[in-house]
Amino acid sequence: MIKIDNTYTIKDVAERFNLPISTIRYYDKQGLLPFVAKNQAGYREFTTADLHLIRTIVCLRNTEMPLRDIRQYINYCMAGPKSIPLRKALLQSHKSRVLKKQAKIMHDLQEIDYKLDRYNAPDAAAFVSAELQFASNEKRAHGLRDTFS
Amino acid sequence: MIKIDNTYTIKDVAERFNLPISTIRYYDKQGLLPFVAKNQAGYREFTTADLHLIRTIVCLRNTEMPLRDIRQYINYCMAGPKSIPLRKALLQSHKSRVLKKQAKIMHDLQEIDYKLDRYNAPDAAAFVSAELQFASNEKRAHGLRDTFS
DNA sequence: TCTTGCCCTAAACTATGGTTCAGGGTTTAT
DNA sequence: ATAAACCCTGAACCATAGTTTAGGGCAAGA
Repeated sequence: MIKIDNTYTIKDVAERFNLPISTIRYYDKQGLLPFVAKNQAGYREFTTADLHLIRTIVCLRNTEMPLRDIRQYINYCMAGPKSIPLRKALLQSHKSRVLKKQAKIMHDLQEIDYKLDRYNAPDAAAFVSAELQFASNEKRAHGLRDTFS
Repeated sequence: MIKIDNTYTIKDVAERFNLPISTIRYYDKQGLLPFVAKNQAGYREFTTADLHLIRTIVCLRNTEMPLRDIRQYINYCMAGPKSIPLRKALLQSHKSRVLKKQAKIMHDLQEIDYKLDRYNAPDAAAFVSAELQFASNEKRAHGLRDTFS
């Protein structure tokens, strides 16, 4: 008899998704894996459908969705097709948040790039020294301890 | 006598950068603000140069640099022009990490988009139902409790 | 002067997302 | 049949990044 598809141990899953076993247990405890069944020995036994759901969880996690929201999403998935509008809303708002954050990060990264450019300029040392000197003077001009120098 | 430039209270700084005062105090305690001087009363008194540095800190923080690394960077800034190579290295490697992470997030976001597309398809409900049915069958095929349904 | 608003510190508390450990059963290969 | 390799739970522990609270001093306007 040929086994078309198997079940997977927690170790298999950990390796497949490159997650620590402890994280999988933790996710289960947090209610992210309500679909995982246990065998007679009390061992978690993962099916291929489980793997698909875990892939989704990992994907959401990689995009920094909070575990609370992932749990919510999974609960929607368990609830059948009537939850499709809720799933869409959840994923959409997540996507928007992610894109907004990406944009903000790109913006702040530009400022960092600007600093890098300055450090790469031939007169970088002089510029940096002048800044430091200015900061120093400013402190003394205000009767403050000169924390620069 | 005309005051060309002023100093700023912690509240001023908090408002300018839209940070809670408690966070500024926390950053100071974590060694991110070694440049901030205190007046006779023990109050922090911020200069314009301080504000520039804080802007940089906020920028690094917005791009998720760990406080530990920001402290390092600020310490380099206090150390004068000889630390320019170190500053460059730190900012460069930070930038690379950020870009790499951005790329990964965009990739995972595509998977989420794929899910959204499916939910938006006319046959979404049927598809979702079929998936659930499959998952159900799979559980029973392996003699596991049917966690779906 | 005295009240209101602002400032300070230290220490405790919170949230999030895990990891590690102790103690104990199961399965597999030899 | 026994050791090595796995699996389990619960509870403690950890890191990161703050926030809150308690207790007290300083400053500015009425």
